[in-house]
Amino acid sequence: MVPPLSPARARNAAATRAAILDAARKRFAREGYDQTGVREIAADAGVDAALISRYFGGKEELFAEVLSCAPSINELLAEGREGFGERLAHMLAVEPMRDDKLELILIMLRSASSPKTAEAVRQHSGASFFGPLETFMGGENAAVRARLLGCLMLGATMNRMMHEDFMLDDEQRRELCVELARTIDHYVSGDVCEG
Amino acid sequence: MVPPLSPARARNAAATRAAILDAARKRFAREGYDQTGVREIAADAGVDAALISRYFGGKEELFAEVLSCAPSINELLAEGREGFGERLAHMLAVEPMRDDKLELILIMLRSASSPKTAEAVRQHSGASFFGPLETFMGGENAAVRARLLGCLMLGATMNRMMHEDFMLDDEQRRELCVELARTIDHYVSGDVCEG
DNA sequence: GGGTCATGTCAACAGGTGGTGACTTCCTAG
DNA sequence: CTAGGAAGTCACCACCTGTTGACATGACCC
Repeated sequence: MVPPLSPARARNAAATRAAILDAARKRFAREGYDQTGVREIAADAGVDAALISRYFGGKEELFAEVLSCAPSINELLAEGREGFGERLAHMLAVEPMRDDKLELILIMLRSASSPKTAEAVRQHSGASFFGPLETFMGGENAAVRARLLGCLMLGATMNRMMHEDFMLDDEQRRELCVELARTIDHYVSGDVCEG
Repeated sequence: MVPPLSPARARNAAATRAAILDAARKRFAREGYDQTGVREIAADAGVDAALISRYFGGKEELFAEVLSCAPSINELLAEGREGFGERLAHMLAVEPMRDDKLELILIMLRSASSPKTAEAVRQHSGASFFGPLETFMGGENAAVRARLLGCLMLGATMNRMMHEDFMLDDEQRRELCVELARTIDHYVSGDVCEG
């Protein structure tokens, strides 16, 4: 009489896999690898936990696949260099933290210390974070400047994970944003203050 | 005939507590809260795991006490402002990572995502990291500049946890160090490039 | 020397984890 | 219509973790 409980996805393996992947990505970004249980992921995806092992081989392989198809930071860089520092600084320091925009960074930060994921995070941070960043930078010493910007982004996000408001009032956070934007643009442009 | 196996600390409650605390601090800095088991801590300290619950109430309380008596970053700041940027940048970017010098930062970074420790880390990062940093900064906007420097320190350390060598060669790492030192000094002094 | 309490040891428990295999259900090809 | 296989469900296992209580042992005071 009642329709089957969740007929939204009726016996479609591809869709189920995608749903698991999607749920896992969000969970891993919000809670990190250790804090996320396969039963929670499965519940979010509306499937049975056993399917995770069946479809991906296990939690660890699922994480690796999440990293593989997680968005790189390209969309952050897509808007080009005009006002880049200000935009990025604003996102890092004053906009409410959004899981989706910082997803890759959050996944890396929250799972970097778990031995089972450390290696995957290490490799992926090179390929999907510093790599695109370096390309975006361009010019002389792009690699070095990409690391500098990377430090700032990771540090700001980490900081923000602990204190959403940086323990600052609005006015101070605006000042922080301004100076952050300056440093970012400085790194991107490759200028130096003196000489 | 054989002397008792580890007579180094013969039924001394205070010394045992201290040994546990010491072992826990190192473990938490190297592995983080989740990855550290009470049995490992106890083994390092040469005691039985049950004593952790007996002496501290539990793993969680042990972590809180570790934070309480962990070194603040004052010793990093103790050498004064002369050449501060260069010293700090060198430590962050080129010196081999030393657990002891960065202990507080590592504990915070590696345990920030564990729900049981997040609150303690949050509070302690304010009191023992940004607080001293702000005091050290001094002058106008000390709070804001302390956050900027904090971002750089946390980001660089996080980065380094993933890639000890920043994925850079020696020459590049020297350049990174130079620019890092410049930014640090810039934040500490409160100067701005233009205007 | 004997009693007493702090100190340390040990084994076991309860909770939670990821993983596995047998079973059911549904779709579809022939 | 039916056989077969894919998709999903369920119960269970083995493992690990922090914690607890009962027990042994040492030191110290009378």
